[in-house]
Amino acid sequence: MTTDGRLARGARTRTAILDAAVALATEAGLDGLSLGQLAETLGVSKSGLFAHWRSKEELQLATIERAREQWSEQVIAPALRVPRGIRRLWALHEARLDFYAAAVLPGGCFFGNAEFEYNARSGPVRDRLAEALTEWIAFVERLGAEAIAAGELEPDVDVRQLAYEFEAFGLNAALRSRLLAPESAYVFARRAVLDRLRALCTDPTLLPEDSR
Amino acid sequence: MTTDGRLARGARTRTAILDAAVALATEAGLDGLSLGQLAETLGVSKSGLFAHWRSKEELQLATIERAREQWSEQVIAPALRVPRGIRRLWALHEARLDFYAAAVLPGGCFFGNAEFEYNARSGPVRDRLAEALTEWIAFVERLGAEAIAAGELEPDVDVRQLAYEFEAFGLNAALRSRLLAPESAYVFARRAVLDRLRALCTDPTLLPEDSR
DNA sequence: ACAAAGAGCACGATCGGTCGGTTTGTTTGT
DNA sequence: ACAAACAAACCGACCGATCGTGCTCTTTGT
Repeated sequence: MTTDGRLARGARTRTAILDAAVALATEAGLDGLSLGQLAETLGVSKSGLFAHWRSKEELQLATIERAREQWSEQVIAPALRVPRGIRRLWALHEARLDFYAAAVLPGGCFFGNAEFEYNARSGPVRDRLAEALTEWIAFVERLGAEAIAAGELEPDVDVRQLAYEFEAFGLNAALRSRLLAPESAYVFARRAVLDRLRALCTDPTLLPEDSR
Repeated sequence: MTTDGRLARGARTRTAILDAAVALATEAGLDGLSLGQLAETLGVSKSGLFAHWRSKEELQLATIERAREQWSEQVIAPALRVPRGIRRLWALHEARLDFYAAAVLPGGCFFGNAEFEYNARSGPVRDRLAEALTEWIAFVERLGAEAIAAGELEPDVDVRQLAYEFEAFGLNAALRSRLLAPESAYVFARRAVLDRLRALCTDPTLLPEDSR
């Protein structure tokens, strides 16, 4: 740190900029993200941002990649530390809700917000978001297939349908976290997934109690 | 109509303006709605809009009310023509998906988009959106209670939880209608609700086949 | 004649983006 | 070892476009 409190030279890296961009875009939207506000937050001039990215669109794409990294570290990684099967599926959903509940990003879900924004549009940003969503669904689907292979999920379960339903619950929790009564969105999302897993699994003792 | 193709005087009513506002806001967002674009679409000068509403915020609130009217006419009313019980619940969900699929509003769901936009904000618009969402959830909950009273739904079903889950499926279908593979979002939403109703109802013959 | 609806224009603010110049850290030549 | 050379990082000022909004004047229906 320098004496004036600003970041020292070199510490003002692309990653630091993108972390701030993710936070701002989560609240204001990926398009509503203001380069002026972002620069001001970082204590950097607006034109300085254009030294790293040639246009706002390039910065948006880089912001998406950074948000994916955060998602991998804070949602996917904790779930992968749990043995594969039903419990990993549940851990993934729990990590997701915890990620939303964390006060770091009070605006809900970066990807949910961005996907809503770009649902009816076209261009590279929309394509990247659609690609990320498809990959995410496929990942959850794979965890479901692993649970079947482990004999913890009924073999006739449609894992793609299951992944879609989990996604719906997670998205709804992120979206309505502020609009519905506080926390109730998370409680409903927990119960919905837990009920669904309990109905489809071969050994209910692998799942936690429904106490919450 | 006048000879230049514009709307005749008096036909340029508040309702006509608000219908256009709903359509534009569904695509661009309630905040991204441009008064200039709206005026141009209607063949009206921008300042003419301020004869009806004193500010953009007032117009946004009026737009929300108009969207609620459309929702009542095109989603709620068709369901209420079906006898109360399981079939009405299913009819409501089908009418909702049909409403999304209609090409009139290709931008997805007006309310879903607006709720996403205002999830992390405050003010009268946010409050009105939250109120509308609460009322909607309560309405679906009431249909569930009616189905229990009619003996068509298991009496121990948590109708509030059920309403929440249906909302999650509907929202996800609206959001991802363009991002996921075409139509697949609707197919998943249909199956999810149908499976859920089939598991909880007392007489499965009341529900349609799972052929689709 | 009168009131409402609308047109036209101008305003301040903010947006993404550009340009020229300055600072800084690293590399290279000797 | 030391300074010249270079490229990346960064700043302040500025541009054109668009935004919401207020003002004045004209048109129109009753």
